[in-house]
Amino acid sequence: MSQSKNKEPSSIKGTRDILPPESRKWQKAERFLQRIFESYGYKEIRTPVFESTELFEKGTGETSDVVIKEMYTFADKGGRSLTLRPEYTPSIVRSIIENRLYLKPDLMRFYFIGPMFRYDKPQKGRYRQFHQADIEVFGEKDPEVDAEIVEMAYTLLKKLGVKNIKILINSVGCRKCRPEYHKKLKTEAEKQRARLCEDCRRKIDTNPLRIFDCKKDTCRNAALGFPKITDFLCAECQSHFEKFRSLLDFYGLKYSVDPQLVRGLDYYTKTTFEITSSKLGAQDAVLGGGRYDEMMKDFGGPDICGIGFAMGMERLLSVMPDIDEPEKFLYIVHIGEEAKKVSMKLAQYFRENGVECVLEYKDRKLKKQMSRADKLKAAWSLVVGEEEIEKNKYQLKDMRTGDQKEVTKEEALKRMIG
RNA sequence: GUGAGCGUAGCUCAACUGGUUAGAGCACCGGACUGUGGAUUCGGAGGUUGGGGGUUCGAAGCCCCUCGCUCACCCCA
Repeated sequence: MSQSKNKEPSSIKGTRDILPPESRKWQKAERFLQRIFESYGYKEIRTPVFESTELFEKGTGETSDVVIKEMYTFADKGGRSLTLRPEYTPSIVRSIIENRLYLKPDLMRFYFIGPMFRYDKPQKGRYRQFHQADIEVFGEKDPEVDAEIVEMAYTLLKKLGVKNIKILINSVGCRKCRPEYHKKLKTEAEKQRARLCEDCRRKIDTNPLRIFDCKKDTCRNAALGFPKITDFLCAECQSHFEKFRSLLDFYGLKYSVDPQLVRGLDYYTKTTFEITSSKLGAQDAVLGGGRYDEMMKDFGGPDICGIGFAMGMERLLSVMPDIDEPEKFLYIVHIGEEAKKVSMKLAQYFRENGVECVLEYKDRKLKKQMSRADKLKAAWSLVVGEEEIEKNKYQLKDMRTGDQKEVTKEEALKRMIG
């Protein structure tokens, strides 16, 4: 399995480099999200990129597609089975239990932005290494949090200028009411077996809820008569869902109830939601999440409920309008060896005082250096030559207006900062 | 994992039905211009046509394999 000698190295399928002009956009989005999250009381939590495989099998769920076919699992040299995290929630839950965070008086509101890994076939808006911004709240069982989270998600997308967004919500019930619904749905689907396509027939046993997703007309028509989860909720889930909806109204948010909104992770209870943008293509969810009241307990921790969402950064970025801010740096043009030295000192001075400052050390002609400053879109250029060194005054040029002034370094600084 | 479409210079694309040494624009580097950018002009560099095999006198174009990209299914952010 040796590679041919002269083959260029390349990135792994489903991964990609985020290069300079784009990386700026990422930084901006990340900073923006941090600000918003923190304004709602969330604090950053960082956990390792890999965990024991078992954590995801138990947390994400052994019957979920993510666990069955999408995990990057490997054995380390000690023979432990490890997995690159495919999602974040189980890691946070693990950390809360392990660090006994529930015994502290602090809010249990956490956010995180970082890479996730899923062995999926790449396509639009889907990568093997992708990034999520994730928020989770623990210990708040009332629907007020559900609504606040959706409100936050909607608000931040709006503020980022994302257009054509839609809020979809549903309730998937709890361990009391869902099994009954499941049984009912199965029997109904079984009755319609003859009308369903091959895929859907298989789904009757594996995941009958997914029949709702089928695009074939016959299946759609057959599914029309199927029972809806929302008609089977127990009293508690029913009232939670109703309160949740009325609170969304209270926030003035438009949403649609989508009884087919079944998220692919096994752990959800009660509220699930998704925000979509029609600009994304087939993978139109910018973010998705829901409530998972049993996970902590299932992990052997205290009986503390949780709710949160994950937002796809790649998807977010692709529907965010670019706001290209002009560059704000100084390009120092130097002529001759002595000037180069003086320029280096000047650069030090400007940088110390908070001005982004660039100089290229090649011995290029003045004209060439000016041309470089222009190409790099410098906001200012500063010419340093023999005359300037003698006078201790330099030619500062505003590259946008073309205005040029002879100034001391202090004056130059003032002009650039002020 | 399944299916479809596409791979020619850094980018966007040419190359008549298989026919000499694979071209152009933009971008890059340099000169014209010896202390002032964006314009013009001249030149330079840049390719094993994704890779491998086959058919042919001859392949960027046809056939097979492979890799990658794109889109869709499954599923998800």
